[in-house]
Amino acid sequence: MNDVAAAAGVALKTVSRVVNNEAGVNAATAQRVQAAIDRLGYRRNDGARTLRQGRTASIGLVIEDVADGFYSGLSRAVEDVALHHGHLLFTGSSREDPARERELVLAFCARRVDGLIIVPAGGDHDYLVPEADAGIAVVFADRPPGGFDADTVVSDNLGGAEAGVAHLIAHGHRRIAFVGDSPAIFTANERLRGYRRALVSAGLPYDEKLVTMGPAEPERLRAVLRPLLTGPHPPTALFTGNGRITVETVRALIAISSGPRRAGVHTPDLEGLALVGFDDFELADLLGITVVAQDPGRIGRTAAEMLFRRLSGHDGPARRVELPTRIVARGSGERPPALRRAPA
Amino acid sequence: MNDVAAAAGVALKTVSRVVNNEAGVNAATAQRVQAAIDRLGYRRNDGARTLRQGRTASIGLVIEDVADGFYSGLSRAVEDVALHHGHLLFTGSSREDPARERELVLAFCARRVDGLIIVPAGGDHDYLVPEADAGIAVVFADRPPGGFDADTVVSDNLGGAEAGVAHLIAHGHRRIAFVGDSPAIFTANERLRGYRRALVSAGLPYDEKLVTMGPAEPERLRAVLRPLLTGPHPPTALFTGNGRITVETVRALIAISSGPRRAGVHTPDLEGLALVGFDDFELADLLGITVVAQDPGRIGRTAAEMLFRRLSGHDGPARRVELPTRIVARGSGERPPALRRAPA
DNA sequence: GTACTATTTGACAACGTTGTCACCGCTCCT
DNA sequence: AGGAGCGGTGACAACGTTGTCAAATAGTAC
Repeated sequence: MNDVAAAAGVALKTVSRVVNNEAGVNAATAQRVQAAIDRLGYRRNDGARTLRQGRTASIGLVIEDVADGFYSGLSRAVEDVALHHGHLLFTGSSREDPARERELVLAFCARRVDGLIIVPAGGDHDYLVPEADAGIAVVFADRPPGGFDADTVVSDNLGGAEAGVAHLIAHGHRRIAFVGDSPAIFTANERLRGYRRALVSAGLPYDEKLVTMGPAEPERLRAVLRPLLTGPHPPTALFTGNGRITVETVRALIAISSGPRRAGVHTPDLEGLALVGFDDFELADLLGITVVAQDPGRIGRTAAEMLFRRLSGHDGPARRVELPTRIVARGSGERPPALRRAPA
Repeated sequence: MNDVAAAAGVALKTVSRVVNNEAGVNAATAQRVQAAIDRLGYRRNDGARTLRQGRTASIGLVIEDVADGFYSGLSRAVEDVALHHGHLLFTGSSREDPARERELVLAFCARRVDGLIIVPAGGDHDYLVPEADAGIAVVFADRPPGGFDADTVVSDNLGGAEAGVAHLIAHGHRRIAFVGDSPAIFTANERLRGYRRALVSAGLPYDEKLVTMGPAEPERLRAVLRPLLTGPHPPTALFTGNGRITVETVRALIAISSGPRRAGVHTPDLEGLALVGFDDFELADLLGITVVAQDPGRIGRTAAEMLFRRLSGHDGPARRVELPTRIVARGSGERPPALRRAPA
C-alpha cells in the first residue's frame, strides 16, 4: 500500500480510502490510485486490516470428519450461511478426539475467528471460558457441550430412535437388536434411550444381549452380528444407531448370509431380517433401507444462523434447539418378523 | 500481552519469549509470566504474529462442493497434510462457478494464505499472476488451470475412460452409450476422448446419438435415457462420466424400467443393460456397479505435498502429475449384451 | 476582503506481535 | 583491578492497515 501511495503520488490514507470505496475522494485522484493499484497488482492485506479493526470476518468449524456424508452436509450449509454474511470458513476435523478438537478450537481462537461452530468430540469445554470472555461466539451442533453454556442445535435423537423402534414394533417385531456407536458419544446414548423407551411403551423386555455399542468398524460388526443372528433367540429386526453403522451392518449381513461375495447385485433382504437405521444416507433409497432421517443441512444452517445472530449483537441466554426427525419407509423396516432358518 | 506484562511486572518482550518457548528466560520469571497468562486467560493473537512474520501458517482450498463424496475425500486428505505441517485450512466451494472461485481465491489471498489448492471451475486463471508474484504458492487439483502455469495433479481421465469402455467392449458390447458431465468441464472432455479412443481401437463407429453431456440432474438423465433405451438401436451398455451421474443414472434406469417405485429392494439389473461408471462411490459395492476408480485422497495428498514442497523453498518448474485409475469389477460391467425387449 | 462551509487530502497513532540491538549485573580470567 | 564473556531483560521499530483529527484548498455569502 505504501508502494501504491508512492506510485500514485498520494498519501497512504488516500490509497486506503480508494481501496475501501470510501466517499470523499476526488474522481481523478481515485482513478490515478486505481491505476497504480492495477499496475502493481496490489491486494489489501486483510490480516493487517482485521488487526486494526478487531473483526476477522471468519468463523471456525470443527466437525468430526469432512469425509462423512452427515458432516459434509452440515459443513456445506454452514459454508453457505457464512458466505452469505461475507465470512470465510476455517474447517477442521476432530476425528472424534477431544484433544484434537481442543487444539483446533484454540488454533482458530488464536486466529481470532469471530465465531465457532463445534461438533464436540466429548470432554469438558471449560477451556472455552476465556475465549468466550474474549468475545468469540460459540454454537454447538449435533451434540451438546460439556460443562459450558452456549447455543446448541441437536436432532431429536431420543424421539427419533423411539419412533424408529416403535415402527418396527408396529410391524410385529418383538425381538429388536440395537447396534449403536460408542457410548462415549452423546447421540449414541440418546438413541439407546429412545430404543429403551419404545420397548417400555410396548411392554417389551430390555434384553442387554441384544444391545451392542462401539465404533462402526466392519470387523467389530461382523464379530457381533454373527453370533447374535445365528445363536439362540435371534432378533427379527435390527435398529442401527447411525449412518455408517447402518451401511457397515448391511455389508456385514451380506457377508454373513452369502459367504464369499457373489459378483453382481447384493440385496440386503436377509432372511427376512427387518432393519431401520438412524440417519439417512445416499443410496439408501436404492437399497430400500428404512431410516429415521435427520437433516444435516438444517442443523448446520440453524447453527450458523444462531451464530451470526450473536455476532450481530444478540445477547440473550443460551438456547437449545432440537430439530425433528422423520421416518422414511423404504421396505427394510416394514417386513414382518420371519421365521429364521437354523444356524448355518 | 501488554496486560500480562504489566501483571507479571516484566517487559512485553519477555512475555513474548515465554509464549514462544524461547530459550534464555529465567525459570522463575517464566513461571511468574505463565501464572499471569493463565490468570488472565491470555491467548496470543496469531493475526498480529503473522503480520509481523509474513507467514500465516494457513492454506486455502477451493473445491467444487464439500458435500460431494469425491471432493470431501480430497478435502480430508488435504486437511491431514496441512495439519501435519501445522497449517490451518480455509475451505470454500465454488459450485462450479468461475466467478465464485475467483472471489474465494482472492479472499484467501487477501488473508495472505501461504498457499492455495484449487479445483478450478474453469475460465482463465491469469488473475493469479499478481498473487503468485506476491509469493503465494498454487497447486491445481483434479483439473488443470487455464492460462496459468502451476503444479497440477489430475487423474488419468483419458486412460481410465478408455480402459473402462474397453472393458465393456471386451465383454462383447458394440453399442455403448456415453453419459457425461457438462462439456465445459475438463474431466468430462477427457473422459469422452477416452471413450472415443476405445471405440477407435476396437474398430467401432462413433455414433453421436449415443453420446450425451450435461449436468447430473435426474430430470435431464431421465429425458435422455428413456428415448435412448426404448428407441431403435438401443445401446447394450452405458458408460457414465462421474459418480453423481452414475448414481442418478441407476436411479433413472430403475424409474424407467419399473415404473412407480416398488417398496423394498431395487436392483440395477436392468434388462441386462451393462454399466461402467467413472468414479467409485460409497455403496457401489452393494449395488454391484463396476467402476473406473480414482483415488480422491491420493489426489488431495499429492497436491498438498507438492504445495508444501513449494512452501519449504522448492523452486523447480511447474510439474503435472497424472495419477492412475483402476477398474473395480463388481458385476454391472461384466454382463454380456442382452437382447432388449420391445419398447414398453 | 472577510468569514464561513464543504471538499479533499494528509500526518500520526494505534492494533498486537516479533526481530534487533543494547543494556545490566555476574562470573571468570589475566 | 580491569576486561571479556554470558545469561537475562528491556526499549524500540516495524509489519500493513484504519480511525482520528487537522490542514489545505476552493467555493459561497456577506
